[in-house]
Amino acid sequence: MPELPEVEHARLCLVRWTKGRTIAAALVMDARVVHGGAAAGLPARLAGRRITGLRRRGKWLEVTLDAGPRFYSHLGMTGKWVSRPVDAPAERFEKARLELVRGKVRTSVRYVDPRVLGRMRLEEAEPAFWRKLGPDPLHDGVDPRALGERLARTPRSIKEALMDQALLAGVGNILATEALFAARLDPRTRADSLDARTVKALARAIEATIARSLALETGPEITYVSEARAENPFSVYGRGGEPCPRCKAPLRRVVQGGRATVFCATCQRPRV
DNA sequence: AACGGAACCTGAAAGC
DNA sequence: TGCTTTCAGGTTCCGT
Repeated sequence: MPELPEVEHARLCLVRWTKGRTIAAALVMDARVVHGGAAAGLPARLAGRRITGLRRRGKWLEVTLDAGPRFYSHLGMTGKWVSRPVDAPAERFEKARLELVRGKVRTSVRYVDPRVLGRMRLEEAEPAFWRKLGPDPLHDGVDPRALGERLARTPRSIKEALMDQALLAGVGNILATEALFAARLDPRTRADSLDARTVKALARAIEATIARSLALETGPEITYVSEARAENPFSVYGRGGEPCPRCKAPLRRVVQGGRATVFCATCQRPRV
């Protein structure tokens, strides 16, 4: 589900819901959401810890604690955190829960994940998966020179390269698809064939697409395109067969690296 | 090292 | 109506 904009929205929600509060109790209803064999020990290791803040790198969240282990959360495809009154009934697909306390006020944040592709991890030191993430486009911006250098080293398609979390952290299928449309760049173009001018246009398109997606994330919770009542807000993602919003030619759908790509074969070209 | 493909999971929507 | 197939915004592992 979530890519950088949704995860950033989740981070901002979690800051409001959890920062400065103490974990009175942690519950794991489905051990599969806790990776690294830490499910059984998670409640004891988190109980009593105070949440000092929330960091995000790409699609990963770190719930920073006053002491003890490092606590990471990845939302996978369908994971989300929600805030509920302590006595509210369990959510459908609820997999884990943090009961929080500050003074006399008790609250509850719950991790919901139907497909269980998301994960939490407890780590003693900064883990390799976090260190290996590339620059975060929102936090660090997209530097065209650095991006160009990385792209020049891979013969993959530009679409597949953009989704490589070591190259840029947080770009997923939607962002890659939309940014390539915004840049008018054919997703099948080899990454190592792009000239500097094209890379620059692409870098700007990625930043603009993230800013636009972020602006859509206004509600008090995380929402996904696929959820009921949510209208597809994207230009081409999920619109295979529909007319291109720019030139009206029918949008094509192809599969790259096992993921669907929608693009306009008429106005998206091998170079910009 | 680098690639494609499958696995991990389950629900919703589309097809028959 | 109900059964089957397809698809889904992610990561990781496995074999070549």
